[in-house]
This record gives sequence, C-alpha cells and structure tokens, in this order.
Amino acid sequence: MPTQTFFHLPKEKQKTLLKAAMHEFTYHSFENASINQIIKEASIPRGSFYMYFHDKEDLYFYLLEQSRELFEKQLFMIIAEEKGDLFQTFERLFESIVDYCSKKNHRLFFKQVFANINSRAEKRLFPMKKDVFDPQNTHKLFLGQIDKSKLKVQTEEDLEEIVGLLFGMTLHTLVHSFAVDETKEEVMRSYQRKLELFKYGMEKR
Amino acid sequence: MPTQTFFHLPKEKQKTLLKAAMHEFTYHSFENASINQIIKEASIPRGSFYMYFHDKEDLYFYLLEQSRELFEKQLFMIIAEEKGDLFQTFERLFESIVDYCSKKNHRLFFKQVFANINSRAEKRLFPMKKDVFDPQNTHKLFLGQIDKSKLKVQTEEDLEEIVGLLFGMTLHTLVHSFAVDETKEEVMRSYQRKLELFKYGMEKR
DNA sequence: TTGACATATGACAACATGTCATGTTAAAAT
DNA sequence: ATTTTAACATGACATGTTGTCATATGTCAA
Repeated sequence: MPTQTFFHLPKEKQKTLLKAAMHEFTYHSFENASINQIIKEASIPRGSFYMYFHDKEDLYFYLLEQSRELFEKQLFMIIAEEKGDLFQTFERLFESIVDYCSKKNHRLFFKQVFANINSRAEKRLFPMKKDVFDPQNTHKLFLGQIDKSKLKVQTEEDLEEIVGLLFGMTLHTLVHSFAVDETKEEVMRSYQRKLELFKYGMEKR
Repeated sequence: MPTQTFFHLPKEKQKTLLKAAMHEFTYHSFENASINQIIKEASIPRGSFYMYFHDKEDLYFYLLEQSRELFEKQLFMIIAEEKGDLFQTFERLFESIVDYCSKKNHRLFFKQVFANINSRAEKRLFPMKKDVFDPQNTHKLFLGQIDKSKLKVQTEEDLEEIVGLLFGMTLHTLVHSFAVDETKEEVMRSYQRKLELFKYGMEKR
C-alpha cells in the first residue's frame, strides 16, 4: 500500500503519478517497467517516489487492488442475486470481469498483466482465491454464500476444491483470451462450454 | 538455445556453467537471478557468456528444456501403455512429473520455477500445451493418440478444450503443491479427486 | 522565535546488462 | 614453413537500473 504521505498529496498529483504508472505497466511487463520512466513522465523526483511507495511492486499491486475491489463487490452482489448458484455466479462474474478488463483504456494494460501473471499476482487480483493475504477473509465469506445442495460436496474441503478448480479455469481462460485477442463472443462461448464440462463431466455415460 | 560454441566446449565446462545457473535460479526468481553471479560462480568471463547464450532467458529456457524433453517422452510412453485413456495418462504423467521435480537436487529449483511461472514459461515446460513454439507439433501428435470413444467430444476443438482444461488444472495443482510443500501422498490424493470431478462432473444428479 | 515534525529532492553507491575492440589459438591454404 | 582465415576469449566500457541519505524546505504548535 502507498504511504499516508501519498494520500496527503493533491488528488491531481496522485492521478498524474498513477496515470504514468499505468502507462509504463501497459507497455512493459512488471519486471521490465522502469521506475525511472514513471517518475520522469510524472515529473516526480526520485526521492519523492520512495516517500509514496515502498517499491515498484507496492505501486503495481496498488493499481491491481482497485480492480480487485470492484471484482469483490460484483462477486457478492451476483451470488446474492443468484441465490448461491455457483455456476451462474461464475458465469456472470466472468462476463463482468471480461467487460471491465476490455474497456478501451484498460485493455492493453490487462493484456500485459495477464501475459505475465504468476501465482502471487493472481491472488492479489481475484477475491475468490484463497490467500494468506486476505484480511477480511473474503474467501471464507464467499464459500458461506454458496448453495451446496446441487453440488457434489460432503465437506468444506470439497467445496474449496471445486471453487479452486473454477477459479483456476477462469483465470486460464482469461489469460488465454487476452493473449490471442478473442472477441467477447468467442471467449464467452468458450467459457460456457467449459462450465458445462465442469458441471456434467467430460466422460461419456 | 545455446550457440554451437557452447556445445563445442569441454563437457566439464558446460556442466560447471549449467550447475552455477541452476544454483542461481534455485535461490532467485528468473528476474532477480544475476548473470553476474552465475559467471562469477562458474569463473566464466562476461564476454564468453554471451558467446554461449543470447541472454538470461536463453539459458533459463535451456535448463527447462531438459525437463520438457523428459516429460514429453514420458507422455507418449504412458499414453501408448494406457491405450489412449486420457485420464489414466494424466494421472500417471502427473505422478511422474511430481517424482521428477521432487528429486532432492531439483526440488528447490522447481519450487522457485513454479512460484514464478507465467504463461510463456508454462508452454516451454509442458509438452501437451498448445504452443506456437513447437517445431514437431507435439500437441497435435498427442491429440491423435487419445481414445475419444469415452469422451464427450464431437470435434477436434472439443478435444483441445478438454486437454487444455486438464493441463491447466494439472499445472495449477503442481504450482500449489510446491508452494505449500505438500507431501507426495497429499498432492496425489488431491489430484485424483480433481480428476474424478473432471470425469463425472461437479453437479449432483 | 523556536522547536518538532512531515515532506521534498537530487547526488550517489552499488549493481546489472550487452557490446566491442583487441587478443589468442588453431586449422587450412599457399 | 608461412600466411590467411575463421572461431573463440576476454575485460573494459557505455548505459541503464534501484534504493538511500544528507540536506533543504515548509508548517504547525508551544
């Protein structure tokens, strides 16, 4: 998280810095992104940057945090509306994530993010992922909202397993769709097919 | 790939360099690993390193390539033995991968690799993954070996989808198991449960 | 007016990478 | 035996990166 000092800055200046960061992270992977470049573009002296953020990762994860919060709100809103139906919830959440990440001014940024995402970054971006870094324990909260009656679950562990599989598949689909620039229609169709396979199984009966 | 010059080197010197690289990549992520450190440990002059490898990535992927080749051999051996049974093949391949990556002198290296793996590196490590960089088209060859009679597939696309899902799940399980240091028994049990869910579906009937 | 504290800032140390001019070696050609 | 040619070796160098720190500046309270 940024320091308090950062939040004391005039909103204008905050925006300038974040915008410069977005720009740099859009055209370079996290590792190749240069703090030098960001501070140059935002006209922030080097020393000041380190007053505001601990390091590059701190800044990067703060940018992702914004999206995570949105996804989290959506997740709980949708699962309430869908009365705990896990598959319906994932389908609607996925669509909402695709829409959000495909917005004109976001798309290239997320393409870059997804192309280089690793397991640490995953957890920072998606609320349904079990994670040690999860102060409110969103994960457990979410599990509690799921209607287990239609699922093959006996224990809490079983449920975690299923959610973990859905999450992994969702992310994989997202990453792939941004890598090959699928249209929304293509990726939704593909995602729905996968959900069907998950629901009913892959083996013929 | 390394240059010819590298392969002209005495086997001894090759080994020293690769061993130093393994060591560096075991204790640092790819991005944090330092060529400086590697050449220092291997007593190779800076200029020489660049005679042998194009850059750090070249060296890294060459190390992974060794494992990929082994996995590829295993894959085709197992699927032949299992007469095209996709789920049996994945189960046995997974066990073989876990065994290999858990070997005493490999374990920490792969823990590091998996902790930081991204979609590009995935493709370099696992033969069943569809990839532009796949000269022999291993992926297509593998699809051809699968017994489709027991699977819910109509088209080649359906099959690719299923294999993609299995692959993604496999990798995810592997990454997680190395991140939290599961025992072989734990990870195999978890993997088998997941395969069951994939086969028969998650929804109660 | 004077502390006390938060904030601003650029020079600097430490380290990384990739290149290149200059040697060296060895084999082939004369 | 001498010369030519090509492959290989090497470390200094240019250019970049990051995080810190001594010093300067502003601001509020005593």
